[in-house]
Amino acid sequence: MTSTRATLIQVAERAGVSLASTSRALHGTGASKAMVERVRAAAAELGYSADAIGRSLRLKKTSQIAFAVADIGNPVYVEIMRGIHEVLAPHGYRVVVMSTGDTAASTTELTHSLHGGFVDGMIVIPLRTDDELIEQIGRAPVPVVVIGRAMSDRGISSVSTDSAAGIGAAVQHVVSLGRRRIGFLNGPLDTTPGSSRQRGFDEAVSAKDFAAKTDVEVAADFTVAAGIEAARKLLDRPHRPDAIVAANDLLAIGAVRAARELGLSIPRDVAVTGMDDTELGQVFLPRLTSVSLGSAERGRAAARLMLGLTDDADAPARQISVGTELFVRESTVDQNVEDAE
Amino acid sequence: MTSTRATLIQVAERAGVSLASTSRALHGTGASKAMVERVRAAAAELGYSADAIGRSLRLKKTSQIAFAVADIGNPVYVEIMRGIHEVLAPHGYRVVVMSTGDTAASTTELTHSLHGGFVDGMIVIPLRTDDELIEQIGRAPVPVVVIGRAMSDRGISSVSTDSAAGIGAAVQHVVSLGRRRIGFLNGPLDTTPGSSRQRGFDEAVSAKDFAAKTDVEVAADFTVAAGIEAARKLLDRPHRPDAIVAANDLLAIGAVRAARELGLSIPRDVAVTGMDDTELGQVFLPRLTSVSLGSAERGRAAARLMLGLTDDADAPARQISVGTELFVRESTVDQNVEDAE
DNA sequence: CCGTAGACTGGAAACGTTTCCAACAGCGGT
DNA sequence: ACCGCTGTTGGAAACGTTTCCAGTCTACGG
Repeated sequence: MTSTRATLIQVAERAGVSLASTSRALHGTGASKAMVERVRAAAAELGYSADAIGRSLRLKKTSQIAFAVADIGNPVYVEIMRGIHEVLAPHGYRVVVMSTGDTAASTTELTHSLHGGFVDGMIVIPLRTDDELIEQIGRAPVPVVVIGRAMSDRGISSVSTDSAAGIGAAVQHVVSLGRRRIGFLNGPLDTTPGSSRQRGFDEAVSAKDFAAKTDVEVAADFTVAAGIEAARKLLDRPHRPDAIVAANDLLAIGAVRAARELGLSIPRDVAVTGMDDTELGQVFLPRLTSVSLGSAERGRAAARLMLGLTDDADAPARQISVGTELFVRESTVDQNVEDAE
Repeated sequence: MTSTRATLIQVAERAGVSLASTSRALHGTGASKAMVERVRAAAAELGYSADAIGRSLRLKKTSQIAFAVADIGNPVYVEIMRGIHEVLAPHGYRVVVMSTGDTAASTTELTHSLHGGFVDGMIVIPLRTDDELIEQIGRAPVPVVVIGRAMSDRGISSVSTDSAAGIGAAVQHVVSLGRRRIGFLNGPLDTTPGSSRQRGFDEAVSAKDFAAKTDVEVAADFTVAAGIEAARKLLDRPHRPDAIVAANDLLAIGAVRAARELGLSIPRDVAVTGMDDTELGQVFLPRLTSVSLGSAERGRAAARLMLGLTDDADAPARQISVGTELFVRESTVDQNVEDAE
């Protein structure tokens, strides 16, 4: 095992030609037919394959892109990663997974480590952001694409989604179903998603013709457990909501659980909407009505943006916004007998 | 932006000392106090940080480990990756995500690409295996750890879990609940998990004192949709099962759905067990009784095995088996009112 | 038959780092 | 006063690749 790999020099010796010619022959440009054949044969005999490090050093190109995220376990991030990988792999890029940690400072530190030059670019989803991080991103030695919020003001490429509008769509949906007491179940307000979703809710309910009562509860984080706890409070209020709009699918599942605990029927007594349109929500019972933020598409868009930047480092920063889409399912409207049980 | 990074040579010039001393000073061994201070200052002024590629070339060490899997989106794999990352990151290793594709041949091809030398090792979960793949793994130029089935015969390090015993535990559990018509809902038999789980079921039901009737249905793949379809057939049989043991959580969810379609109550009419103990199953309604195969722990074990191999390439191959654990939840026993609705 | 364009080849440098080896200074002991 | 040892430094090689540049050879047109 662990046999030492053949080098280009060895191939050259074997073929009895110069190193330069060997490289050309394998690389494909400016070599005679005979030379190519000869070198190919020698390379095959030795089982040669080019060393990625040597090549990287010479070419100043690693063929690697970092994907940095707070917690690789989060289903949404996984979906995004899938999208990134899907676009990048065919272009010969490898994806390196990194963890940002959940503070702006640790993300800044990670960004600084890009100076190590082990990667040609980074796609990052900062959970929290501050000025220092933005500045650090601006002076990064390689292209950086931010997924999360639009970075238009700073000349940083970013992929965002209008989650505020998505919350609006969810609110409008339940209102159109005749619900008049709407509870908004959000996650921490000091996070990027938390703040923008709050804004979306506030905007939606401040519309002229908005006729429902509203209530807001903030969960400790974006998890099912926190969702259950916060939803209980929401459902305990004097004017119990007949619809809960949750800031993500996990919170929505928490809301469903809390409602069930109280013997409430979904969607009859309480309609529940989620956000992110995760597989989790799609297979849940009841299937979750959810606002898709196009996770895979955001990943793909970020990857395409990255490809543009690695091709031409001086290309202008671009901001892409991926559309949202509301998928209506059993948690807001009875579609069949399954949930009526 | 994209300013060109400072090199060690520039630091040396700035400090007015030799390249060798500069490297030593920063690296920490065999340099005088004065020298260290002087070089540190110069490095700080220039914002120097060592180039990973140059170092890799010299050290013949990339500080990268590949994690190769058929589909990065699968929740189980994600959990494993989390475990791997958790162990590897503190040791300075980066994790490179790769896709094996779902055939043995494409996995073989990926393994061959290790000759490119861009990683120090690979942790792989082959969906399907054949002799050629095993041989290729055996002659890989870097250590390989296989997660899936034990590779004892070939001197390949592996982390496995006794999923066969896990299925046995699930069967025993439902029997102990008094169920006497047990349906086994498996995935494709030509996959590694499919075959070993089938073996587990066969062994369990061939025990001397086994007193229940059994039935088997094989789903097209390990997904909810395939699970629904296969479970329908299972539930349509003359002797309808009063318990369904599924080969993973997604199939189990499919089984729950199919049962609900028929107006059956879970767990009263049909008890359902899953496998993998995913977060998905934990938050599902009803919460899924599931056999944990210790996904995160398998990842951690594989990573630790890898660390041992990168430290000493000639270390003997080891096989680790991670224990299984049955988590009993609402899908087999009524625990509270939630599911009785 | 000569000159030259064109096709091809080989030598050598370069990418950025670490480390072997030799050189040198200072110092204590004989 | 000399020897050798220790601690520190600098020169240079090496890791594996690509590519610039110069040189050689062939073939073709004049």
